[in-house]
Amino acid sequence: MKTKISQSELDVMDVLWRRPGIAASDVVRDLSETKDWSDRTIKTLLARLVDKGVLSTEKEGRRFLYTPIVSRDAYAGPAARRLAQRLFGGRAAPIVAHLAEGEGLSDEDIAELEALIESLKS
Amino acid sequence: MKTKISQSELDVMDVLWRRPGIAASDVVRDLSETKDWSDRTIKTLLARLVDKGVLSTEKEGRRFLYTPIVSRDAYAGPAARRLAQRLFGGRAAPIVAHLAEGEGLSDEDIAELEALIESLKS
DNA sequence: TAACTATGACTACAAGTGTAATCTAAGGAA
DNA sequence: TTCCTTAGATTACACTTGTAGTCATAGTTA
Repeated sequence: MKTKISQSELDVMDVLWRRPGIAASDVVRDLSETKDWSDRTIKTLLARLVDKGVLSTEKEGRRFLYTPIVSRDAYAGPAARRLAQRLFGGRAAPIVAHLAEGEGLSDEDIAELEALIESLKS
Repeated sequence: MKTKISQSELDVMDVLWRRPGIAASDVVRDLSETKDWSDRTIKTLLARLVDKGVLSTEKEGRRFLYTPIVSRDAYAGPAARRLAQRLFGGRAAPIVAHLAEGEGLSDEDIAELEALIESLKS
């Protein structure tokens, strides 16, 4: 699965990963909170994602409902690994160190990490 | 520092972060191990990186020696944060979980992480 | 029913990227 | 000195990405 999802497209995917099966207008509404994009722009991004085969559509009356075919995890895993590989030779610690800089991690996140490390040691 | 470094360019930067101050032909030799790129391609990438202001050049006789101006850490920090933000809402644990999948982390890396977590708790 | 609006389809267009080829000048070989 | 090689400079070109505009159509409203 060599599908490239661009930065902007990823913002759209993010919405649909959180709320699968919504219509274009809902995506537009959702993204208007954070992005200053025209609705056309978002329609274009949706079309490209369908084109790339990472979104499926289901017709509901006059409009389409969009649902991710590629799960967030399926995409995120390789993406995280690629980044780690390119930037730090695959090591995880430097990444966490960077994320931790300047109050970067919540107590909850730290606790979660601790539990994860514990389980990795066995 | 909003400098965008593309994927391919990052492969070139990786070489120069590991061996700063080498000539184009050395970069070509180094990259030929892993990439099937023409030397022209690599020259182009070097020129673009100089253009973007992330590489400095020093003339040595007929050729140039290339050295990163932007350090690996300076670039990697924001890049890691951006990825974490987009894919996991800024949380670090899921990233580590992904990297850990399938023997992804060395014992040394895990130990390093553990020490890091320990220091974060205080 | 005639105009209005929301949707999707198609088109646009400049900047960035991947991936080179060609041109030019300076040094080395014959 | 003349040609070959090597390194950088300039140019190329298709594809991707960011960011829309325009067109056609099916409901919606007056």
